[in-house]
Amino acid sequence: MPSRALSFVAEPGEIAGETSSTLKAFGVLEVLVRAGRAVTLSELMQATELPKPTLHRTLALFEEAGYLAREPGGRAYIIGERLSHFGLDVLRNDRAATQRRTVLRRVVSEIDESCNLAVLQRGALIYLDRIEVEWPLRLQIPVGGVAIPPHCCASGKLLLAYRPVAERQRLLELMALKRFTERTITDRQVLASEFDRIVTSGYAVDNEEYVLGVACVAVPVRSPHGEVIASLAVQGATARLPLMRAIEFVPRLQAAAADIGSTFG
Amino acid sequence: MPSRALSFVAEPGEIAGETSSTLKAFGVLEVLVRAGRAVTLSELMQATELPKPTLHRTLALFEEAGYLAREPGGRAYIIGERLSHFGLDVLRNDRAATQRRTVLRRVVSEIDESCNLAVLQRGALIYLDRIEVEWPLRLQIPVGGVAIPPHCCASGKLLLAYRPVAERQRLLELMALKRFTERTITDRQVLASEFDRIVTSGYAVDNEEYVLGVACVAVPVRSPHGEVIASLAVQGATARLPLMRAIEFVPRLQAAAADIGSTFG
DNA sequence: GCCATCGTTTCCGATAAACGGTACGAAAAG
DNA sequence: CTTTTCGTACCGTTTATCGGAAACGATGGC
Repeated sequence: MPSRALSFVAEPGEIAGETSSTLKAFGVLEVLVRAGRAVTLSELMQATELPKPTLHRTLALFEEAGYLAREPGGRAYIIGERLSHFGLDVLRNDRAATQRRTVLRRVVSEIDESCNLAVLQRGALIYLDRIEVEWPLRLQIPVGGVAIPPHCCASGKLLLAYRPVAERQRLLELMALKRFTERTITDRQVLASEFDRIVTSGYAVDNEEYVLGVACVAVPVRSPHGEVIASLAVQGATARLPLMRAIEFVPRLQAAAADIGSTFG
Repeated sequence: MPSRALSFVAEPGEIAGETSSTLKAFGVLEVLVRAGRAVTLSELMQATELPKPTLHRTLALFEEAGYLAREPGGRAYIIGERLSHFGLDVLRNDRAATQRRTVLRRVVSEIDESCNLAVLQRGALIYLDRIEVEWPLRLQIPVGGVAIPPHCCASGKLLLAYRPVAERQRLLELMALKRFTERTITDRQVLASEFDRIVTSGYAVDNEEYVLGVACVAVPVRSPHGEVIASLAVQGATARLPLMRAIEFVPRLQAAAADIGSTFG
């Protein structure tokens, strides 16, 4: 076996040299999470330089607690539900989150419409933050949990559109495409070309596809490395915010998205 | 002082009752991260029920390592840069889980009942993913970790039934067939014939065998090699989802199970 | 069917880490 | 200024963690 180099190894002795068992365990999680795929025990042995029984005990502990899980039909470890939730809470509440919130507030005050910042987690659209303008007519969405099916809102379509083509295609085949209004896109062909249009134009729109009378425009938020990790969107009642007017906000949204993107990483 | 209620407390004994120091420490982080603001030592004492010196040591450890930091000009703890980075990596990593979750979401939206994906690990049933529909009456299952005894739920019985006969037999003899309701199967003979019926029919049911008023139907998820690696199940209160109605969902569950299975390999 | 690799589990003594009552200085409240 | 609350430090005790070695089972390649 050619002993393929692992891309997610830690510094030599960085984890094994740690005196505290808790920090050692956390180091294991960091390595696993950086990997970006299911990781086996022996890979983690290489990457962390920890002895086999220690590693096995640590992983079993996290698995038992729900932070980690196993790839079905295999032995490799993947991120569990509890760790996913934890990661999301971190992003919502870390110091950079307050910077993002400041930027978001600024955009809202500039354009005087509700804005939100969303990410795609496990194929679902989830809000990192949202700021509502004080209008009598507004969308009520519970803060926190799962928000809106991705195929019928600007943020969801945008975040899907910027995924690697193969993955995007696969997800498109598997998605539900439930209809909410007469304008909801329920045809996979149409949605596929919508994705192309989004990548070409650099923004996505929701023309009353989820709720009649509500329009959205979303632009990508890129990390310093250039990958699209979030979506910044403006959303409002068409009576006040017709789609054409919303699209005029795109440049300002893009400027704000650049500011927000710089807070990641 | 009116001892303002803390919104981010853990369940009583959830953290303090944990035997592993690592999991205790992780529980502290979870509480802190959920808080959404700088948190003081004494607030964490309330929220976690841990003794003061223990907490102080744990927090100092994380601060030293860069996972936590102090509020500028104060003593309260906030999320450190290293933890922020960790959170972002968790979010980035979800590629594997996305497709499964997308399919699961699709089933839930089609049949409008709660569904879950489970595997059998060391004879225990573990949920990989769950999506609950927004009904007032629903089952509360702790996130992650060991869930339900396999002998009294559809997924557990199904996954046992599809094991090689020798192993199935061995597990059957080892299991403690604890009774939960009057319908729980506690006789090994009966359970063995139940296994046969499951393999013959291709699906398993739970007719209020774990909780009165809750029924389940489960179908196998097969890898491209044909082995049963997971179980896809629908579950709901019998008032809304009588067993007969649940069984009608079997074909749709099987179609979704095929999609999920195709995501391996 | 054979062999190599990988994952899981056991044992156990030594070591070190976690524990938490107690106490003291610092800060805030009154 | 007094009093209370809070954060930090100490330290003897205890207990979990560590990890080498090795065996076993499962897996996959050939």
